[in-house]
Amino acid sequence: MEIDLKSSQPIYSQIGEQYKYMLIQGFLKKGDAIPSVRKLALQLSITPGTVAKAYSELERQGIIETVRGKGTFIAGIPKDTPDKGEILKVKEKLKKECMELIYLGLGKKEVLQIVEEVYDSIKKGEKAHA
Amino acid sequence: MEIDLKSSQPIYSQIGEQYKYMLIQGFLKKGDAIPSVRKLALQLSITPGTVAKAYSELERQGIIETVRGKGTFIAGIPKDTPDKGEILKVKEKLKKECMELIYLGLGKKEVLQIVEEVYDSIKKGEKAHA
Amino acid sequence: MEIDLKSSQPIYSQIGEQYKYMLIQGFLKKGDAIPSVRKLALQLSITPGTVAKAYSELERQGIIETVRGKGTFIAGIPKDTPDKGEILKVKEKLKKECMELIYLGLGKKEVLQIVEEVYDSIKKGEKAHA
Amino acid sequence: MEIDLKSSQPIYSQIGEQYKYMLIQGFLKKGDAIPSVRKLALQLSITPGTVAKAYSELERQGIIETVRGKGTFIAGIPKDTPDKGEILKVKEKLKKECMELIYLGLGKKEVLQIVEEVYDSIKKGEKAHA
DNA sequence: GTGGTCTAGACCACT
DNA sequence: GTGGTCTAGACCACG
Repeated sequence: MEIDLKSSQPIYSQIGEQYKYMLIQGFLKKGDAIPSVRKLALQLSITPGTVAKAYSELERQGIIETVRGKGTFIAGIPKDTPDKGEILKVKEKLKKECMELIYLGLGKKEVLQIVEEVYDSIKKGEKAHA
Repeated sequence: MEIDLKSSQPIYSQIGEQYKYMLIQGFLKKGDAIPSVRKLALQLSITPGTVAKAYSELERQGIIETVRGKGTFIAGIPKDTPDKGEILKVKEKLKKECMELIYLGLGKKEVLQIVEEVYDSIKKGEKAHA
Repeated sequence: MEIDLKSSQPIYSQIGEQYKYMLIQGFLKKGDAIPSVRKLALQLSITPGTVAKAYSELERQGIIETVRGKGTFIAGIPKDTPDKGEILKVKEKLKKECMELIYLGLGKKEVLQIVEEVYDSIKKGEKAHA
Repeated sequence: MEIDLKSSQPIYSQIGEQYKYMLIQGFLKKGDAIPSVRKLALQLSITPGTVAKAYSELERQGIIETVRGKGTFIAGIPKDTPDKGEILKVKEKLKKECMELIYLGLGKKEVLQIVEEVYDSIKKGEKAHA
């Protein structure tokens, strides 16, 4: 796992994103153990508190589960409800990114092509691990 | 202009975005005057410092120009050649939104369709004013 | 506000509960400002971090809203969806308390009477402030 | 006996609760033998230390008795006179659940009805075994 | 060993 | 002034 200390994005949020990424790519699957708070903190050279914050956030989201005294485990992708509210929020963010691209002089075709590239880059590693 | 005080996005950044939006939609064009710092601050019920920060940011990006004693004016869309570095940054952000959508259980077609919807929703108002 | 440092219940959780209590009692209502993180920390003689944790938890629950640089405000009781899942969770907890009471030798009437007492004690202060 | 490793409630406490439940339901009565520490640990796939902790806790409460060389037995429900201090503790917990329910938009009648449901669900199985 | 909580400080961006 | 994040330590309950 790699984090960017210089990024404006909080470290704990970067950690959460990395785990989500590994999940949808198939590197991790339900039941897998993830490093303990202290181990990951050591590995990333950050304080355990920051890792703990990341983990508790992921647990709140139902992505991981902690077993007291044992460790932390992947709980799986909670795809129960394709939440429309959540999709709306993402749409709002996408709107800003699209505006940015339009602003940079790109047309519809180019925008869609870029999104396709991005999508494929995410799914790229999936087949090898699913 | 409307801003959301509760949003996690800084107010000064919201202001900048609104101007960019009005620009690509054709509501504003090169040479148009925009409200003074104090006027806009009054109108939005925020402190002038915040508006000043937004304006100086926009000026730094070459989007507006201040003429001492005259006011502030739109300088136009600066870049004609799509900046590859900028596009890369946007791609990174898009990656996160896409992951979010995949995580919500959406496939490639659905993701692309959503982006198309978003794109069209931006361009919808444009023709009437361009 | 009073907290019990000796309680096994985390301080941040006690703070959250106190605010919920003040909300349903009518002592606080939508839009009211609540003390800043530092002020409350000073008042309770605890570290700001603990108050911050309590506040961020409350914000996640939609009970308060923070306005950057301004402070934190009550967002109101989110009674949009009387969530059945939530009610089920509470039922599970109630079951344990009821078992405890049965174990202490109480019958149905007595249990219901106790719950009624408790309910009334909560609602007691409400009329004066609603 | 079933325990939930992921629950935030300690395992040893879950075990104690299960025995209390079986007691008030009539599944177990004074003099009945209960599994040895090692057997129960094996059956639940947990470490014997945890079961030992649960048993010593139950013994402290006068609910079970260990006879050296013979095994462990139910000592019966110890208290015939409702302990007022204990009831007060439970009331505090009930207060929290009630607040939760009020917060979810429920009124007095609904709260009492829920408690009645819960009470009946506990007593339901009792008659068949008492 | 594990995670959860708390302290006491610091720096930062925003208003 | 505000809240958000992070560090570097500590103690605790649990298994």
